Amino acid sequence: MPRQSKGTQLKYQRIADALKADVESGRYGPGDRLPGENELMEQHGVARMTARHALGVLRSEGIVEARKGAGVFVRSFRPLRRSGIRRLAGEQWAAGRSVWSADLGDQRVLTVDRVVVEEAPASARVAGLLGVPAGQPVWERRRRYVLDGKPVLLAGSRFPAELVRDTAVVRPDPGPGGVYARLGELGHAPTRFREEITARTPTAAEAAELSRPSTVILITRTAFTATGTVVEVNDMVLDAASYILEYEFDA
Amino acid sequence: MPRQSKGTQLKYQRIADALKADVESGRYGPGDRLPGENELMEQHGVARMTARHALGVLRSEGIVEARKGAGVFVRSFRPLRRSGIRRLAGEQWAAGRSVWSADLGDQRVLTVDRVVVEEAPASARVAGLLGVPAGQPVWERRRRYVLDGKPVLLAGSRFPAELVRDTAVVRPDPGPGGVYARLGELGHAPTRFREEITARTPTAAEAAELSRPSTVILITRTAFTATGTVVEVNDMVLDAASYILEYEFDA
DNA sequence: TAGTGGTCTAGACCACGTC
DNA sequence: ACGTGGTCTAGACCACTAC
Repeated sequence: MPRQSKGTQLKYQRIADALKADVESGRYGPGDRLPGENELMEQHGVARMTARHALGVLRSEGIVEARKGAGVFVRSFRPLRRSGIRRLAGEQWAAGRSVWSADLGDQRVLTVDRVVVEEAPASARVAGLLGVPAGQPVWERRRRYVLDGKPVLLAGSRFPAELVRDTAVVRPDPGPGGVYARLGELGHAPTRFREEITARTPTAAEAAELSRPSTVILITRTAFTATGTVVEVNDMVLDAASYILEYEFDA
Repeated sequence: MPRQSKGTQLKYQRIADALKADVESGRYGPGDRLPGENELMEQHGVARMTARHALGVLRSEGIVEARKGAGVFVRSFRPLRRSGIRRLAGEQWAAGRSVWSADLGDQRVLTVDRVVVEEAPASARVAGLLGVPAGQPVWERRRRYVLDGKPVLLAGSRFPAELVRDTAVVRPDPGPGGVYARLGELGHAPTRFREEITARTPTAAEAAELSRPSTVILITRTAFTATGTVVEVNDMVLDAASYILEYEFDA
C-alpha cells in the first residue's frame, strides 16, 4: 500500500485541513472539544503519530490548544490590543496610572503574577544597548503578567545600577505611574522609545513560564532620555496568540 | 527500561539542548552541517522519531534549517531591519524612491519576485477595514519579495476600486515612489498609518510560498488620508527569522 | 548510488485530568 | 478507574540531493 496517495496530499495535512475547515465553518466553536488522537486514528485509519501530527498543525497555528489528560480544544481568539505608541504617551504614566492599564479596551485585567528585582552583571547584549561596559552591574526587574488566569507576558527591565540603586525604581512595587514616573522624579524621564520586534517558537523555559504557547513575540524596548541616555532596556516575551501589537504614526 | 530518565529531562529535549549549546559555543557556525537524524540515533541510542523531534526543536526556534536530501544546517542570522516609521516618512516616497529601498542598511537587495494585480470582491475583513460594504469590488496588488534568492515576504494591498481603476496604482509597475506617490497625485495622499502585528506558524500555503519558515509575522497596514479615508489595506506575511521590526516614537 | 530528511506504521508506557 | 495527550521504540518506504 502506498504511504501517500499521490494525487491528493499528505495524510496529516488532509486531516488537518478537514479539522481546520470544521473550525472555520463554526462546527466547532471556541472552547469546544475536537476529536482527539484516538478518535482521529479510528476515523481516518491512521497511526497515532499521524493523527498527532495533524493536530500539531492546528496547534502550531494557534487555532487549537491541547490540555494533557483532557483533550484538544478550540482556542477563544480574543487577543489583547497593545498600542505601542499611545500607551507610552507621556500623560499616561505622568498622571499616575500604570503603563499596562492602557492596554485594555475591555474589562479584562492584566495583573502581575510574580516580581523579582535583583542586581546582576549585564550580559554583553544588554550592556551594548545600555551603553555600559559588559559585566557592569545593572538592576533587573523581572515580572510575569497574567490575563484571565493565564500567563501571557514575561518582561525583564534593566537599569544602570548607579542610576537606580536605593530608589523606588528597584522596589517590588514602584508606586503610582510605575518606574517611568520614578525615573522622571530622578531627573531621567524617558522621552523617546525604540521597540524592536521579532518572533519565534518559545524555548522550553519560556514555554514553561507561559501557558505553552506555540509562538512567542519578542519585543526589546529601549528608553532614552532627552539627552539621549539609555535608562532602560526591557526584554518582553509575549504569547503571540494573546496579542495584537499596534503602532500608529504619521507620514 | 524507563522511557524517560527521571532525574534529568526528556530525551529529545536533552539532545536538543546539547545541539543548541554546540551552536551557541561556536562549535557549529552559520552554514555548518549538524549531525543528522541517523547520526543522532546512533550517538544517543534513540529511535528516529526521537532524534527527529530533537532537531525539530532547533528548527522551530529558527536556529537551524533542514534541507531535504542534504542535511540540517545552522542558519545565518542576518535579519532585515524594517523601520516601520522612518520608512514611511513622507519624504521617502515623495522623492520618488520605493518604500522598500528604505529597508536596507547594507548592500543586500530586496527585489520583487512576482506581481499580480487584479480586481476582486472584498472579503468581510478587508471591507470592514476599508470602510466599504462586504463584497464591494477592490483592486488587489499581490507581490512576493526575495532577499538573497530566498522569498521572505508576501504582501497584498487592496484599494477601493473606484479610487484606483484605470490609474497607475493598478499597473504592475506603478512607477517611481510606488503606489503612495501615485495616490498622492490622485489627491489621496496617505498621511497616517496603522500597523497591526501578530505572529504564528505559517499555513501550508504560506510555507510553500516562502522558504518554509517555522514562524511568520503578520502585519496589517492601514493607510489613511488627511480626511480619515482609508485608501489601502496591506496584509503582509514575513519570514520571522529574516526580520526585525523597529518602531521609534516619542513619549 | 548512497545518504538525507519527510512521512507513516503499530505497537508501548507514562503523567495527568476527569469522573 | 479510565481516557487523554506526551513520549518513545523499531521498523518501513518515499522524494530528494549530492556525488
